[in-house]
Amino acid sequence: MERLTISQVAKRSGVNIQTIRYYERQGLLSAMSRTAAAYRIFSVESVQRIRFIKRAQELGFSLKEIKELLSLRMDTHTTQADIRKQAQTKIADVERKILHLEAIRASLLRMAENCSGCGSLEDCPILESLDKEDPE
Amino acid sequence: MERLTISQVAKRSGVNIQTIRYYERQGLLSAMSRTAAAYRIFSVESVQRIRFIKRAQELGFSLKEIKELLSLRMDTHTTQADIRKQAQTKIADVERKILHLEAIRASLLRMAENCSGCGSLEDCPILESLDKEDPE
DNA sequence: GTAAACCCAGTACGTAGGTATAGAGTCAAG
DNA sequence: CTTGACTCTATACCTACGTACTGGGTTTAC
Repeated sequence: MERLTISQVAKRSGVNIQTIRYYERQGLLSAMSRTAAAYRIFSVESVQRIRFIKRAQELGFSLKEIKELLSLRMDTHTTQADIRKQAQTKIADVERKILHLEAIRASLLRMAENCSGCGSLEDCPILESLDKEDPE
Repeated sequence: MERLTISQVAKRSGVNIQTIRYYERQGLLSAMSRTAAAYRIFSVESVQRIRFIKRAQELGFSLKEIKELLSLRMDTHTTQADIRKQAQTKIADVERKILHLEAIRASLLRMAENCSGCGSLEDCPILESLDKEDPE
């Protein structure tokens, strides 16, 4: 079994040493053991685990959610359906954010369309919209 | 000219007193003057200004951008075209975020589709995807 | 045997947008 | 004249995700 120091894990996984210690504090990762001088010893699985964390982050999962995902993975009672449920929750989450941004985009477009680019600032339809009670 | 205390402004604009002071520190707002005891005195325009800030925030502008917008508004050299440009920059910004979220959504959907909900966790296509080099 | 390179824990700093608290001063009513 | 409501500044705290620094101990290479 290959034993890695923290800097070896950092290099292999492409993250900062401090980040590894941070993940450990957050309960996302743990060292296999410690040397007499309290140096962390990691297994190669830790590298894989950090990559998992990074990829889940790219898909919009927070560290808290990733921790949940990782403990689901470790739990022998977890089924594929449980994992899929997490993914579907995240999909719904992302879709809500998209809808929100699309509403914002529509408001901004409406405002920009009304603006000729000419005329005084007192008549600027964009600033007027922002002054109004309801910008929607 | 109506003179308002900070708590009156807070009540009328619906924000916290601390928030008003925070906006002042950030240069988004300023009191008309101060009493001998250094109490802030605001004009009713401040209430309108806070509402402007809040509505611009709802449209995705950061406080920094709103500050920029407010100083554009005060600048006699600013044209409607300048304001429209800010709006268009924000539209592009929002559209970039939407595209990003849509890519995430597509990845998650692809992963969830491959998951029957049955089978052991070792074969879970979602976890496998997250283990793989490239989740896209 | 010593200097470089590594490791540790704890803490501070950074963003963004606030909220809360402490300790002090002020103002109005009874 | 005192009580309660208000204000002030300064500082700390919060989330989320790290990054950097301090001051110390350890290991490795020459």
